Amino acid sequence: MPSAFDIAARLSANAVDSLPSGALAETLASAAAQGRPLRVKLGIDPTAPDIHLGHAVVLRKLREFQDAGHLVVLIIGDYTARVGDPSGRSTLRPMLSEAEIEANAATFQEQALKILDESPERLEVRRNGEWLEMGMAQMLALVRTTTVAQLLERDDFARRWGASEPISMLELLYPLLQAYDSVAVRADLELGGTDQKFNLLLGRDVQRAYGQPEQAILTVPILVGTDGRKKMSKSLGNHIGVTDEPEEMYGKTMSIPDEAMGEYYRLLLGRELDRDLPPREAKRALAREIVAWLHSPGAAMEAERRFDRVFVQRGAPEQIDELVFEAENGVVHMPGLMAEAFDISRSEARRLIDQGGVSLDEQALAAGEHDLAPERLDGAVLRVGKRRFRRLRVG
RNA sequence: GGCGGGGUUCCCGAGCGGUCAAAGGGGACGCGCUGUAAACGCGUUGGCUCUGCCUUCGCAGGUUCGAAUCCUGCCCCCGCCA
Repeated sequence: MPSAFDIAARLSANAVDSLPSGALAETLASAAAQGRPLRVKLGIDPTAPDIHLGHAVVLRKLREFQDAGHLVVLIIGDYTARVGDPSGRSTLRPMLSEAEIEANAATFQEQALKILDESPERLEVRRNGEWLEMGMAQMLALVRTTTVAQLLERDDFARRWGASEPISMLELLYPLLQAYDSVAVRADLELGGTDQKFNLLLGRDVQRAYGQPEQAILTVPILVGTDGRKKMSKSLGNHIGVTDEPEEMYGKTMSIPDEAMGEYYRLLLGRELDRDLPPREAKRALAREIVAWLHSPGAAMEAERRFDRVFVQRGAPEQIDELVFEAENGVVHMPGLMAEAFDISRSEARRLIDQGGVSLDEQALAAGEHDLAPERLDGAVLRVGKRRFRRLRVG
């Protein structure tokens, strides 16, 4: 039987911070002594409708706790989403409507289950609207636990305060609400990205103020996005969604910079990148495994095959959406056709043609070739850029 | 309440009353190179019936032959002082 210390060491592998030091082992030991599982909290705000690989890092860690017999309390921040977490942001985030939040919350939960064990004794899903919908008296009691000076300790607040940049009351309140979530679910441990460190720690102070044992905290690294520069986030458009189609997931993974591979291997697959492998092979393996994990091994092989066909051999995919069009006066106006097919403006379509980015059956159109004879188009494969295809058919 | 700063094309940001669809950077896209990597090079980046026309510079008016640039009113944002 491994000691609580050993278990703690194993569970905190890959974590950036496990605070206070030794707290995780103690918490594990005391829960074990009481014969109960740990209540491991994770809060996610449904501000964007999809879970991506960035979320997957912490979800994987939660899964490890579940597999070790503990209970994950997943909090869907339907209420806090209205506030907008300012962590690491220099600008305010727009508030979402209730309908949007509700829709996102449902999707979130469903997607998180791709990674978490959903058996009832391993997972408890809550909405923080359950307890944050409180009266003024309760609100004041919560606010009383913390001073402004404490909140201004947080890096980004400190920076903005120093630079005379705006800090909204809403933002300031956010950490308190998140902390109160810990009180509401009696969390033993809370996980989060490194950008959450302050908020997680504040949870301890607030729990103490409410006479509860303080949670331990564990932070995991933030996964970099497909651009290899900024953290993965839907709003930055550098994300890989856990429900992305296999081909898309594979392709997006292939597009990450080599430098990001090590991180992806470690945080998503839980092992080290083999530096002896040629980068291209290592990335293919990475892409395959990610798809295999979130879809299936079969889907991964299929995705790779299709990817190779289109991007390595530069061929057309097997399945292409068909576009039926009418020819008027014996000519087809390509910009109009493309605008319809790819939801771009005619001007943009014209530019693409003139830049040699448009081809018919792999034969690039020349600049100015905007009007073509329908015979030349019927049955041909229209390719725009590297990845947009349409099979043409005269209607 | 007082004082000051600001709202420009996806983002940041420049912008003498005309030569501004509006500098520059970022991002994105296309082409080349290639491993849908990076780096690099070239190009594009409001719309259209495209050698021209139309719509954009917070909103509404006004001055002017002509305004993103001047005036008036309004809306919004930010900081400082109290």
